[in-house]
Formats: sequence, C-alpha cells, structure tokens
Amino acid sequence: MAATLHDVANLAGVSFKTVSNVVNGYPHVRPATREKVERAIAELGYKPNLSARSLRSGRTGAIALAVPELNLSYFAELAGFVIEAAERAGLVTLVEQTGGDRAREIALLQSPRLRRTDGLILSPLGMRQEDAGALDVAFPLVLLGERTFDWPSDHVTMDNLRAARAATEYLLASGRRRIAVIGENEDEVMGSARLRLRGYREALEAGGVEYDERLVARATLWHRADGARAMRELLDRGVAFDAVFGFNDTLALGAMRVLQEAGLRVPEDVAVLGFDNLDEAAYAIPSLTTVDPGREWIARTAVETLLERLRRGGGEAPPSTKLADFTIVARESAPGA
Amino acid sequence: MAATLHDVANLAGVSFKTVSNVVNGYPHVRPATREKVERAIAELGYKPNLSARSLRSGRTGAIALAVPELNLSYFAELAGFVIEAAERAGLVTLVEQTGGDRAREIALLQSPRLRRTDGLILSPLGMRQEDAGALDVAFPLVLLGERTFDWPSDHVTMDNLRAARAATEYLLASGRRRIAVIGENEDEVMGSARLRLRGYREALEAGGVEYDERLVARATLWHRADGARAMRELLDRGVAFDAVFGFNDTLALGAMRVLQEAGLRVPEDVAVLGFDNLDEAAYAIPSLTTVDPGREWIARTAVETLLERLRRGGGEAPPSTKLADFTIVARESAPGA
DNA sequence: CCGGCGGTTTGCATCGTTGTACGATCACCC
DNA sequence: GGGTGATCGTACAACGATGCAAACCGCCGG
Repeated sequence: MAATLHDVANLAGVSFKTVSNVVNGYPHVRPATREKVERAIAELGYKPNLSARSLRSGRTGAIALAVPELNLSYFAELAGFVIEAAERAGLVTLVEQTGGDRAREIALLQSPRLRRTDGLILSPLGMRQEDAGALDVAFPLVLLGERTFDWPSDHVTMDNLRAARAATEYLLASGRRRIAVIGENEDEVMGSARLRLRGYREALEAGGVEYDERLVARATLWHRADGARAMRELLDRGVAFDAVFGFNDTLALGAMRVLQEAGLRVPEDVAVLGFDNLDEAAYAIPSLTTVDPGREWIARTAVETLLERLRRGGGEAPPSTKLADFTIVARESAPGA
Repeated sequence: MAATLHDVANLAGVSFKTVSNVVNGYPHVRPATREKVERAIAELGYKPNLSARSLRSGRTGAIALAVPELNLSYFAELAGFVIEAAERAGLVTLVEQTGGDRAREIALLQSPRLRRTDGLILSPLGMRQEDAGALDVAFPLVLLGERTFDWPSDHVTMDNLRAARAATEYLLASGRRRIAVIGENEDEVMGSARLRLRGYREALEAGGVEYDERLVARATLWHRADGARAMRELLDRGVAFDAVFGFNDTLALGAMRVLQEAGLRVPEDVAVLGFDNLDEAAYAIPSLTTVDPGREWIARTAVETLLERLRRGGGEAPPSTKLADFTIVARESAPGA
C-alpha cells in the first residue's frame, strides 16, 4: 500500500515526526538529516495522506465551484479560468452543476458534499430573494453574477445594467429603432436577465424610443436552442424589428441562425448583438458584436476573494462587491455607428 | 464550529457510537433511539466530517477528471456528463486541466493532488507511447480517447478510424474528390488525429482517389482559431479542394468561417464536415454535418468502469476497452449523396 | 566541572470517524 | 421466577498526520 510517514521514518532511521518536519519545511532540521529523509521519501514514493492532513488541520485544500451547466460555454470558460487560478494557489477545484435549478442550488448550500471543500464559488440562477437565508453558511462563499440577494456576502460580478444600457445605446447609435431582446425571465427578481432588461429599457427611454413588450422574448435557460425558439416566437408574432439584443451570446447565435433561415440578412435587415464574448462569437457568420464581461478577471478575482477569506478565517472583513470592466466588441453582426 | 458525533450524542443522551450507528444505517437500533438521534442531528445540522471518514475508510468519495481544457466545448460537454454520472453514484468530481501538454499529463499522474480522489478519468493528448510507464499508478484509471498506449488499462473510446473513414466515404459518395483535412498532428503517434487521418486515407484509397499531402493541414490544439488558421494556410497554398474534413467541429467551424470570408460558398464550392456533434454544430450557418461520437455514452461508461474497479478493489478483472457507436449527422454544410 | 543555551529531534495527545469485542439489557419461555 | 438467547449500547483501538512541549545534544562561559 501507500507509504506513510512511519515507513519513511523506518527507512531513514529517524522518528516519524522528523519526517513530518522535513515535509512541512520546518527550518531546524540538520541538512544531513533532511537529505537522508528526502532520499527515503523519493525511494518509497511517499505522498502525504491528504485526508489525515485535512482531519488534523481542518483544511481540505479544495474549493467547490457551482455553475448551472458546463454545457453552457460561458460557464465552461469561466470554470476553466477558476480551475486555473485555484491551481496557481495550490488548490484543487470540485465542480458541481445545479442546472440553474432553485431547489438544487439551495440543497447544494446545505449539502454534506461541501464538507470536502474549504469554500464555495456559486453562480446562482434559480434562487430568489426569499431564499437568501440559505446563504447563511458556515464556510466562505463567493457569489458570481448579479447581486440577486439582499444578503451580506462576497460577490464578484459586472455592471449588468450599465453594460446592457451601453449595448442598447450602441444599437440606437447605429440607427436601429425597433430593438428586440431575448432572454427575459420574470422568475428572476434581480438577476442578470432582469438587470439587462432594465438597462435596455433605460437606454430606450433615454433615446426617446418607446418600449414595446411584444419585442421581448422570454428564455429561462440560455442555450442556443432557447435563442432559436425565442426568435421563432418573435417572428411568429409578426411584429417588425431591425435589431436583436441577445442576453448572452448563445441566445444571440441561436437567434441569428433562425433569422438567416427565415431569409433575413444580418446585419442589413436585423442587427444582432450578444453578451459574453465567447470564443465562438468571433467565428460566427457573421461574426457577433457582443459585450465582453471580463470573464477571466471575474474568475481570478473570485478565487482571490475566497482565498482572502480562507486566510483570515472568515468573519473579519466586511463583504465586498467587485465589479469587472466591460467593453463592447464591435463585429459584423452589428456594425458601429 | 461544526457539530461532531459527540455533540449529537450529548444532545441525544446516547453514546457517540450509537449516533454513528444511526448515521450508517446499522440495523440494530431501537426506533425510539433512532428517532431521538435523528432529531438531535437535525437540530444541530450535523454533517459527517468527510476527512475523518476518508481517513478511516480509505475512500474519498471523489473522482478526478483530467481533460485538456474546458474551453474546448467537446471536453466541457464531456465533463458535464461525467459530473452528472458521478453525482448519480454519490461521488463528487474534481476537474483538472492539462492543456494537452505531455509534461503536465505525466506530472498529474504522479501528483499528490490525486490522493484526494479514488480514481482518475484521463483524456490524454500529449503523452506518447514511450510515456506509457507513467500509467502504472496505484489507483483505478480509465483512459478516454484513442488507445494511444500499449499499456493494459481500462479504456473507453470510439472507433476513430472507422468513423473517419465513414465520414470521408460520405463526402466521396456525395461526389467530392479533392478533400482537405484539418487537424493532423505528427506529434501524436496513435492518437485521434493520427487515426482519423488514417481513416481518411483508407477511404481515399478504397475510393480510388489519390492522397495529396498538400491537402493536409496541421493543428495541434483544436480550437476554433486553429481551424481558421489552418484554413488560411490551405487557401494560401493555392491548391484546389471541394471539401474539408475537420477533425473536430471546432476546427471545422473555424475553417468554415474563413471559407466564407474568402467568398467561397458552403456547401456549393466547398463541403464542410466536422467531428463531435457539438451543440453549436446544429446552429452554425450553414448547419454543420458531423460525426456524433456518442459522448454521453462515453462519459457514463467511463464512470461506470471506474466504479466497477473501485468496488472490486482494483486488480481483479482484466482491462477492458469499450467502444461507443458513432453516427454521421447529415446537415447543410455537407449534404448527403 | 557544571549550568545553561541554541539548535535538533522525539513522544504524546489529538483531529472525527468506524470496526471489533464485549458488556448490558430485555423479552420470552419454561 | 430464573435461565436463555437475541438484541442493543458502549469502550477501545485504530486510520495518518500535525502541534506542543519536553528531551537530547554539543558547546560555551562562569
């Protein structure tokens, strides 16, 4: 079986505690002893038993990341960045999928599964204000995405409202007046969908364009198929529009596909604008104009925030909210003014 | 702090071992006692300390999944399925990214990080035959992707050669004769790239079409940008072709984008065929004809195989190789004959 | 020559849990 | 009412590692 401190100690002819000291970099070990121990470690291929170490130290060296689905490119790319940042800090990452489901999100926060980790980065989607109490957990928690809850917790996000407003203003500035949106979700009270819708409305108002709810298409999950379905619904309604703002790139790409199938030209007949700046946005035909939310910064910052809490042992510092910078990446699907 | 068995025992007025018996479903516990204990557990919100449990039992209840990058949709979708299957079995999944890098793949196999898990599902990309010895590890290991190594380990994959041959035959049957391929990688000796190339060549030969290496474009990582770059290279070579077979969908989509930018019509001038059947393949413009490799089946089977080893405690059964069924999904980018 | 003092090394208790062995209890039957 | 067996509860010893504090060593100064 796997070698233990005792085995190494026997081989090196020292006490197991000395081996522990070597492994942990305790400074007062004679160089000769240290070398002897290290040789024994190498010979036996000793690797510390992390369960025992966790039990003793109370730390697991792992963090959990909970996202709706890895099948959504946004979250897959985000997860990639989180894992990378965690690895640089010597932590491993355990990934959970909630499906964006309210009950599963709440259940996860209580789950014994999380005892395997030191903290959680959660990207909630289904939870509502009334569920905020579930965020009262014993471990460090960092929320991603819009501040959905009135609850004092660490939180990394972007300014969805300003970004959506800027995106809409971009379309208005390019001369579009009938701007449809895809991705509305009345179940969310304060989530991204709601805020992006609000940013859209603010921009319309500021631009003197009337809000028309027939231009608003709902989508609870933001898959490509949902964008396609929503666009078909918009076309079926028979209401005219000259631009579409998808609340994420996947929705926008699904919608763009349906537009083109329907014989409409992008961007001549309908401009399309997305949100996320996924890798694939640059390679779509036509390439997709989109909002870049600073995803890598968000991931890195979330891990750093969690680490900060871990180091301080929790309660001390007041909860922080950190905002990523966004930019609008102009491409073919919606050329600038 | 978190409640322990002792705390629960104190509250319930029994010994801590009785609590343990209740938690572990030991049958000989009086219903009244059981209920008393369960009330105490609920009141204190007791959750077992998994580090202690692991230490005692030798099992962690976690598995590791190592893929090149989550940024590659294929692996993101695969990871999603693996996590789902593991969760159904009561396991959590720890995700590692290797970047498809040979050294990192080998290092991971030795890494103490893996002591946190009971087994590993590895999707190797950079390792070579000469590195096969690194697969001699003390924990259950399941390999995904083509059998790159002459080493007896469990292994779940698809028949890359037959699938690539079928895909090429599909293009030949539709009348294409000058078929370019994107994704070749001479660093891989027996990986997917190599096998898909071989399947391509076999199909050409069987169809009486001469192999022309000027139609072969290299790509080591299979990102969209790599497909775009490879297609530019092909166009620069000035050699004529009427079809492109991308060794995965991402490459094919990147290539398709460049083709259209260059004013070539898909599929009229050039047919495009991919491999993976990603979600986005169905929504590209035009929609992408592709090989569906049975990804969900692969993920599910990999987890089941690992579980099987875990239950049997390793060495017993001979290593198995399991092959997923593939199908060719005909769409617009390469209509059938 | 001895006490004291860095610098090294070691022994012991402990983290929370489970398995084993045994002691206690109870119902039941004669 | 006492014996018996089945059933339940409890003490104790691990699992492998770390933190604390004591023991040990050689050396110096008094």
